[in-house]
Amino acid sequence: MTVPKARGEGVVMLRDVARAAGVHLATASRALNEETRWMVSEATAERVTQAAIRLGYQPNPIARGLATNRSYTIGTLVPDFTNPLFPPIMRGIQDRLEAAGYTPFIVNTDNDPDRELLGMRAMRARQVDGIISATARRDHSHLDEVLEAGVEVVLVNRWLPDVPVSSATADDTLGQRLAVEHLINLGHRRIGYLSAPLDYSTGYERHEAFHAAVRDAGLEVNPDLVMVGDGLSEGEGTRLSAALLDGGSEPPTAIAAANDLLALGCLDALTEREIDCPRDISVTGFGDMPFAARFQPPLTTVRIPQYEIGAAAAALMVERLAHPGTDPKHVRLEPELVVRESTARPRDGE
Amino acid sequence: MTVPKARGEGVVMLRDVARAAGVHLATASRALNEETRWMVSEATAERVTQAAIRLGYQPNPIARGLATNRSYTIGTLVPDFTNPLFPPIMRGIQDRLEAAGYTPFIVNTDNDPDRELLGMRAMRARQVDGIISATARRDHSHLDEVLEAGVEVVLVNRWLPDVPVSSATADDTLGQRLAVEHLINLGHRRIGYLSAPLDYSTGYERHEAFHAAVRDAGLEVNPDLVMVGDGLSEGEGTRLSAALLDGGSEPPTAIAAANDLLALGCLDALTEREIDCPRDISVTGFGDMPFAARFQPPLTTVRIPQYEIGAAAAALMVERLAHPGTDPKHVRLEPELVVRESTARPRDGE
DNA sequence: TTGAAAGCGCTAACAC
DNA sequence: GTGTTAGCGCTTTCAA
Repeated sequence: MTVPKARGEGVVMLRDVARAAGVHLATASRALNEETRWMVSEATAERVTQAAIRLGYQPNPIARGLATNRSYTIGTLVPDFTNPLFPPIMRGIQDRLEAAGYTPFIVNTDNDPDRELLGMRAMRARQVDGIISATARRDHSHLDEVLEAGVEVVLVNRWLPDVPVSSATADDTLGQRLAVEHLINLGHRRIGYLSAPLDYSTGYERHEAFHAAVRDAGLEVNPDLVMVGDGLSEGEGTRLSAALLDGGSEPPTAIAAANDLLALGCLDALTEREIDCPRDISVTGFGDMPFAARFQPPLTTVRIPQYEIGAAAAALMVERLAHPGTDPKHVRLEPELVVRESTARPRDGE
Repeated sequence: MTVPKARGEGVVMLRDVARAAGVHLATASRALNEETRWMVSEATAERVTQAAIRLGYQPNPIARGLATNRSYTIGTLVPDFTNPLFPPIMRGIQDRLEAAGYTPFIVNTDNDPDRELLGMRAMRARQVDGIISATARRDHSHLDEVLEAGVEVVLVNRWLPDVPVSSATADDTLGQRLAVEHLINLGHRRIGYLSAPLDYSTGYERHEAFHAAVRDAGLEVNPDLVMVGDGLSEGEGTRLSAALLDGGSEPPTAIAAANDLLALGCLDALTEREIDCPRDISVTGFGDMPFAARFQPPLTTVRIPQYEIGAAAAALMVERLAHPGTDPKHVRLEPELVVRESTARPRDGE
């Protein structure tokens, strides 16, 4: 073990505050702690508080955590914070958590189930009080492990129907329906779909919603025009689009993507083939990532309230920590269609 | 205080490992700890290790931290992780730190000096072993406070000439020079500049580099064409560009921006005025943010190795923690000009 | 080489 | 109301 930082070098501890206020250490602790303040007389409480402020006392959460078996830390698992959809969510989480005295602990999982498991374990090792995860898959073995250990879990952006944990998500069904109906209203009849992995609740739900929306319009889904991806990158979008366009069947007049990045990749595939968007093929994204309005063409997409989703997830966590054992809640926030220039009426009208 | 999580419910502790291996708690501790393993006989060490693995022992870093006065946690201050330049840096930091057994603790400061100070304090309260900051301003009162407290600090992306802390940055001087020389080589003579706040080392350095590069080419800088911003947003870029374009003096044929976001804002200002980029005015950015190639027009900019900068900063931190008191080091990574379509020869050639 | 025992800074029964 | 006294799970002297 390397030399620990010099101890007590001017760092004021509870002991110092107690001494300054002329009370016992324990009394000082009670006076300073919101939830035990009532045990102490007004006067002493005030005296201790003043002393604490005067000395610039900063409680040591490590010691407190050891004593209370709580860390006031919330692990946050994010699949990839390089995906522009996530930073706003993280902001929401952080702001709301900090307001409640918790600190988030952000870990990137790279969308890799192994790293995810490692991340979860690392968090447990760090004694997090809860885990907010944006990485849930429909196969949730990791989650179960953590849940069994009694760690509070809240899902953000994703959700799992058969697991009793709270979640904050956008209404993906409505969102995807909005996009498809927009396309149908423009006159499109042959609509392709670029799906996110069905393993993600978001991917699954949007996929179902696409089918439902098409059918509800009295149309049929052509299975050759539906491609399911392995991930959510631009590259994946390009790959899927290539498969769709070069598949031999008559090309669609519009393509709905389950995610903006997929849509961006699709745009690339179209450009490569000199297919004009939106003249030849319309494209919709999902998410309304930052800068979506600046792409060529500006992307028609479904806006989801990212910051709010993060904040809601954090709120759920804080609530559950305060009242453990209550029933899980599912917050669903409403998405909104943002029409820009990647969609238009089909060329040979209807 | 709400009910702490049930204690010891099946959680294996050092005590259990010791018992299983038939040794004293202290011996088990020594056997499991890399740096004290030598004090223990081969055989016991092995026995303890096996027991630990068999029982699935996970040390409790909280307790360890309390005893060693170390947290194995590194605070990471980021001005705004919604700015697409930062996520890759954070990835670099996280990956490198984790490899060394540390965990980053990311906090967003919103570029607000007050939140910055709060963040620093929160980190100290959490007993971080060090702070990696991407928020340094040339006025660095906060930093001093932390430094005095003996916390290791490493600067990332920014640096401070007069403060003895290590840093990992891009060579901003070279980068900005690359962009300006590119413009000059295209034939531009009237070049405007959108500067980042001079309070940021990056802003200051690029600003100086712009002037030097123009002068070295035998040209003169027109002060009316240099605008210094208050921040790094698109809105700020639009505002500065408006001031520059509507300022009354003859407009430039090219504008160099100290940052991609500023450049994006500039593009908006041009569009509003129906000035074509690059036909009428060329624009360069700085940073090569993700998706920079997708904007209208694709942005000519200076690529900085973001991930590597983050990783380098983390490496510096790990090194300093292992060998405190060594001299600070400054790692400067080389940027690269990426020519895309926002720059062209000036219209009325030279 | 190992065991015993004293803390790290704080909270929480339990007395007074 | 406030003081006493045990710990929380681990590391680290000090002895043996």
